[in-house]
Amino acid sequence: MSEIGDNSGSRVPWAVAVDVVIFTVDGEQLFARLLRRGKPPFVGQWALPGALLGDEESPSEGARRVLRERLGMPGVYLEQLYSFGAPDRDPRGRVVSVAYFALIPPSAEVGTGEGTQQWHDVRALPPLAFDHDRILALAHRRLAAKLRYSTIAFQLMPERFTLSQLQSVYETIGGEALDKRNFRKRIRALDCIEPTDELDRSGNHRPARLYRLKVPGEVNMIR
Amino acid sequence: MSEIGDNSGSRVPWAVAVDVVIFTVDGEQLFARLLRRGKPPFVGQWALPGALLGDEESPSEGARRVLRERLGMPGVYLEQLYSFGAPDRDPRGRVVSVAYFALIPPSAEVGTGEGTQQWHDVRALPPLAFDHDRILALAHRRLAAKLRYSTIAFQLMPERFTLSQLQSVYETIGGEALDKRNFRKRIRALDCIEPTDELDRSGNHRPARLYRLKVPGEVNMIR
DNA sequence: ACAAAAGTGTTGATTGTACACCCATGC
DNA sequence: GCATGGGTGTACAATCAACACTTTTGT
Repeated sequence: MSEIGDNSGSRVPWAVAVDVVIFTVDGEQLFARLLRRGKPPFVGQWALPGALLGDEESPSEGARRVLRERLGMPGVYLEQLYSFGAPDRDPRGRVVSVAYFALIPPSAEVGTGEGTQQWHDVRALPPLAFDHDRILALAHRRLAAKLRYSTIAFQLMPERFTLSQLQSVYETIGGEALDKRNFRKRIRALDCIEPTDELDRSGNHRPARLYRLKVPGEVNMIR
Repeated sequence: MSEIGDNSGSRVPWAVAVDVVIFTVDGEQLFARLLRRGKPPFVGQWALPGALLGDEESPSEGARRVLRERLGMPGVYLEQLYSFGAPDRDPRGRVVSVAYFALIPPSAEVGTGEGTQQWHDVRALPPLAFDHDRILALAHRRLAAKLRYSTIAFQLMPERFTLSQLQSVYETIGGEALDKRNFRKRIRALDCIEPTDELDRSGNHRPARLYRLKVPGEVNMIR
């Protein structure tokens, strides 16, 4: 029967980390934010932004801190993904990582991290440090799955957006083309966006109506 | 920029635990396995079975160990649920817990743990130690949600079962009555069970056909 | 006038839901 | 023969999927 006393025999220093998969969509591409490592191990390799948890910090607070420190954007959509704790996942010692994923809108101007951070197209990722490739792949699967039964995609939109932009986000993440009329019918049925009186007049064609969320920040489960 | 070196300032001893919500269904009730605590804190209160992770143990291995040590049943359905790490969740120190949930079939004869363990109807739970009430509530929600889009319910069935028993499991977890004919149609469409040539002859009525899983242990996502 | 994307409804297929009676057994 | 749960099909409603043309702008 294990109790907390039993672990006093542990001579391994334990640490708990958070790693955050930060997604954004731009053009027809889904991007994840990666950080080039400056210290061993995995020097020079790309990794997810992360941090060790502070003594008085919950995992979600740690993830928010990563968003604040790395992007200057604490107030975005954030969701716990999965925890990774294989004994050999960090060569420096025993680190259990609670992984999160975050969604940020495309227009957001984001801190550069002195050029050590970059957006990477998730279809062409470099090799990643630690088990971060598995974490990112899981986040990608979860994001694609949640498109089908939640309104999470709106978290990737700017404040005002056209229905074509929204459809493009769905198509980019889901990886398949959607029918324009059926898509608009579906979105209308969700009843969570409303037209503004503004139009998007970029492009050599008929201007597009701009919409906005009725309740910013809300994510609904469908059905 | 937090790196692993930064945490060397931590004067708090960290530990990582697993807690396992173990469900079974019997009769018309959903039960969770609880353990009466013999040591402080929360002496005498009920808690989820759990353990601190060993130095060479992954979280899932730790959860399997809990199943083996507490129930003598390592080979059941097990899924990571969520991680809980509020700084004050354990009064003894900093413990981050990776929660799992497990499903066991009803006929399974399970170790008693010297009478300190008991099945509890989830609709009438005692107060639980730590944040275990939140963990259990989340596990319950997740289980109910997964009924709708996976074949996870079969993990709660004995090797041979009748369609009425299966329907009763769905009704018990989902909390609502289902139409018998529509239920059978749905299950047949899943194409993952097959009739045996045996009948269940208990009860003063027409015997019921016994079915079994086509691929034992497999859990499919629907759609 | 032409190119380019915006915008808009209808039809048929599929899926889900409601619903009632006969069957085989034990007592 | 009666009580008990086992077992089966059909009709309607709702949802989903396929599909083409007109509109408005910039050049």
